[in-house]
Amino acid sequence: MAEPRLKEKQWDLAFEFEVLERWDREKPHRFEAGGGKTVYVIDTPPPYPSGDWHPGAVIGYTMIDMVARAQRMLGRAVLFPFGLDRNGINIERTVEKKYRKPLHEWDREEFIATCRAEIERIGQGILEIVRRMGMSMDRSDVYYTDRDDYRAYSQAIFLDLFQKGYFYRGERPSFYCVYCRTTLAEADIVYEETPSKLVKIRFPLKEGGSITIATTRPELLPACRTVIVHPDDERWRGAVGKKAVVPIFGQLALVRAHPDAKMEFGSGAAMICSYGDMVDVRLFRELQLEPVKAIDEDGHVTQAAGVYAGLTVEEARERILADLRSQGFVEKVESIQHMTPLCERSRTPVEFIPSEAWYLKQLEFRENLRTLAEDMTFHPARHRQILLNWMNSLTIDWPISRRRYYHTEIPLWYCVSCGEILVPEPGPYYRPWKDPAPFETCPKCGGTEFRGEDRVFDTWMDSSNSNLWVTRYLRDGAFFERNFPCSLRPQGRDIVRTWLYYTTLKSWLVLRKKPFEHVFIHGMGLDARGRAMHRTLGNYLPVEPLVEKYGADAIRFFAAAETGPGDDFRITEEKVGGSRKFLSKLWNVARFISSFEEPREGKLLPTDEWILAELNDLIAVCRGAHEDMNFFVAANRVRDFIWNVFAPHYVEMAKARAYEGDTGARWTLHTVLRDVLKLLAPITPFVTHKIWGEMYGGSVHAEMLPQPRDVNEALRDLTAKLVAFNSLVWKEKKDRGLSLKDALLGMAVPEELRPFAADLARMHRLA
RNA sequence: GGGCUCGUGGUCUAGUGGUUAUGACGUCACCCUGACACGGUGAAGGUCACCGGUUCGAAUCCGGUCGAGCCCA
Repeated sequence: MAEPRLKEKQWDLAFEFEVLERWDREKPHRFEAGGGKTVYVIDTPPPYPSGDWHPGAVIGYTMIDMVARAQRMLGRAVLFPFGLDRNGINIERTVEKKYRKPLHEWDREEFIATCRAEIERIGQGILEIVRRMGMSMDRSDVYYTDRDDYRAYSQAIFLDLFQKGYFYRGERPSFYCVYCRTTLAEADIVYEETPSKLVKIRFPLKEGGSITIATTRPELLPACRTVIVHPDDERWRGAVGKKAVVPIFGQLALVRAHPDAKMEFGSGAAMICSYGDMVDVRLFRELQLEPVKAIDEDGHVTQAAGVYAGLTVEEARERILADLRSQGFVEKVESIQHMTPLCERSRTPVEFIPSEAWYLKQLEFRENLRTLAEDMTFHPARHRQILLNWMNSLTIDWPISRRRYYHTEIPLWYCVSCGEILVPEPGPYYRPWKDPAPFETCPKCGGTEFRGEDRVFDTWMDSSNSNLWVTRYLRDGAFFERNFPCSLRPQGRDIVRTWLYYTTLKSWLVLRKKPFEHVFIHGMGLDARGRAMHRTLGNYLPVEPLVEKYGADAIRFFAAAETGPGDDFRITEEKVGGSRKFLSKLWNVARFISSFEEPREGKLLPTDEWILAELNDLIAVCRGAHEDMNFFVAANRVRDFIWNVFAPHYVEMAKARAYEGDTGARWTLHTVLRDVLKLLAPITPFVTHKIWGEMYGGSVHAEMLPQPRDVNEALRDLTAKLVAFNSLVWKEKKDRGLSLKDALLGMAVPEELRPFAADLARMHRLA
C-alpha cells in the first residue's frame, strides 16, 4: 500500500488560505462570454457598508455564491458582478452621530466629503469577507452606487422616464420623517408595537351634553375638524349632527356618523385631525374639510397650537394633556400597545405632513407589475406571494425626492421667472445645487436665471437600476440585447418590497419587460432562539470569529444544510462546528482513497455496482437540486450518502480488495469520490478544491456536475437489507464483547445478500 | 381585523396515503477496528400541535380549533 496523497489526518484551516492565495493568483471565475456557453447574469445585491456585515447577510451571500458556482458547473458562462450601495441615509446617520451634528447644520459640500471619507474607510471590510468566504464574484470590477458614473446612469434613466411623463410633482399630506426631514415612501415605513396612552377626552356639545372621544394624539386637538361615530353606535346616536366644542382651542367640530369609526376602539368616537393617520388624510379629502397644519417639517407644533407653538410633538402632547386634566376634560387615560408607524432608518414616529414631493407613478401599473411577477420563476415558488402582497397593498405613488445630501441629485432646474421645469440631456452627472445650469434661456419665457433642484433621490431609485447596469443597458447595446432579462435576482426576503419591487417597477417603465428570469429568495439569519440578531439584544454573533475558528467551508456547509430554501436559519456556533466535522469526514474518506492508484478501468463486483447504483440516485437528486438552487437537499443528501452509506458500508466492504490492488474496488472508490467532490464543490469550494487538486490535479470548479451512469439500478433494492445485516453483525460482536477485527463464528450471510457474500465475509471475518 | 407561510424527539429536519417515522447537531454507554477519537458501534429521546372527517389504511388529503412567524390594515 502506498502512502496516502493526502497526508494530514484532518481538514486543516490553513488549507483555506492556501486555496485563497491560489484563487487570487489564477482568478478562476473571470467572466468569459462565448464558447457556445449560455450567459447567466446574476444581479448580486450590492450590500450597504455599515461597519460590519450582519452574519445573516454573509450567509445569504454564500448561498448566492453557491448558485453561481452550481450554474458554472451546469455549463453556463456566469457573470457574477459585485457592487456596494453607498448612497443614503445610513452613512449620513453615521456621520451625524460621529460628529454629533445633524445634517441640516452642515455645509453641504463638507458633509458630502465627510460621508465619502467615512464610507471609504468602512466599505473595504465587506470585500475582505467576500474573499475570505470564498465567494466567487468578480472583485476586479466592483461598482459603487455613489460613483459619478453610476449616479449619472441613475440620472439618465430618471431623465428618460421624466420625458415619458412618469414623474409628477405633488403637494399633499404624505408620510414624513421629522428627523430625516423628508417625505417617505410606503416601503420606508415599519410598524412597531409601542406603549402609548389612549386618552379619553370629553368634548362638550354646543347644543348641550357632551361626547367623549379617544385619541393617542391629544397634541392634534388644534387641527380637529370633525368627530366621527359609527352609524350603528347606539351610544352616540343622539350626538350626530351636533357641534362639539374642541377643548382648550374652542373651535367647533361637527359630529358625523361614518363607517370608518371603530365602535370597539376606545369610546367609539374619534376626532379627525389634520393629520394623525391615513384615515384622517382620507376623510379630510372625502369630507372636504379645511386642513390645519398642526406640525411643521421640524417636528414642532405650529402657530395653530397657540401658546403651545414651538414645542416638539412629545412636549406638546404632555403639556396639552396636563392642561386638559386640570380643566377637567380628561375622563380616563389608558396604557395601550399601539402599532406605530416609524421611519425605517431613524425609527422616528412618522408624521403626516403636507409637503411637496416628486412622485413616480406606480399605482396605475399595478396589474402590469402583477403579470411580471407571475412571469418570473421564484425559488422557492411560495415567496412570489410576498411581492404580490406588497403590490396589492400599495396605496400611493412613489415619492422619490428626499431632502438629504449624500445621494444622487435630482437633475432638474427651474426657471426663476416663470417656474418652468428645465430638463437636461441624459449623460453627464448633474449636481444642480452647485453646478451652473446647462441652459442659456428658458424655452418658455426666455428667462436666463435658473434655480437648481436641491433635492436628491430616494436611494432605491439608484439600486433599482442594478439589473440594468449589470446587463449593460445604455452601456453595451449588443450585450444588453442578448442578456436582458437578467438571468437571476438573488436576495433576502426582507427587501422584496423595496429592491425587488422597485426593480420590477423600473424595468416595466423603462423596457416593458420583466427584470429577471429567476428570483432566488433566501431567509433571514436568526439567533439560537429564533430572534433577529441585534447588538443591542446581546445575541449578535459576528462572522469573523466564526470563520477564524471553523473556517469558511464549515459556515458554507452550515448555510446550505441548516434549513430549506427560503426559510429563516438559526445561526449557532454548535451547528457550524458540527458542519466542520463533516469536512473532516470527507477529508478522511478522500485520504483513504488517495492511498490507492486510480486505475483506468476496473472489473466490477456486485458490491461495486451496488454503490454505483446508489451514486446514480445521488447524482440525479443533486443535479436537480442544484438546478433548482436547493442546496439544502444537495448538502444533506451528499452528507447522508458519504456518512451513512459510502463510508461505513461500501468502503468497509471494498477495503480488503482495494488493499490487494483489485481494480474494481479502486476504480469505484475514485469514481465515487470524484463525483461527490463535484456535487459538493458549489457548497464547500475550499475542501473540494484542495482534495481534487492534490489527487487529480487541476480544479474541481472547472468540471461539470456528474451525470448518472449505465448501471444496474435494481441493486439499490438491497441497500436496506445490506445496512441491516452489517448493523446486526456489529451488534453481535459488541454483545459478545468482540473487537470489530475479531472473527465472528456462526453468522451466515442472508440469501438475498449472496452477491455480496465474499466482500461481507472478509469485512466482518465471518467464519 | 385581513393576507401569507408554518406547526414531526432538546434544536434543525426528511418523509405529500401503505409494514416497528429519516437523518444531522446535542446527550449517554462502550470501543483506537490497517482513512478518520472533529472517529466507530450501540442506546436513550417523538401521543408527527389538537379535534373531527374522507379512506381498508393519514405525519401525509379535507374541514375546524389552537399556536408561531412574517407582511398588510
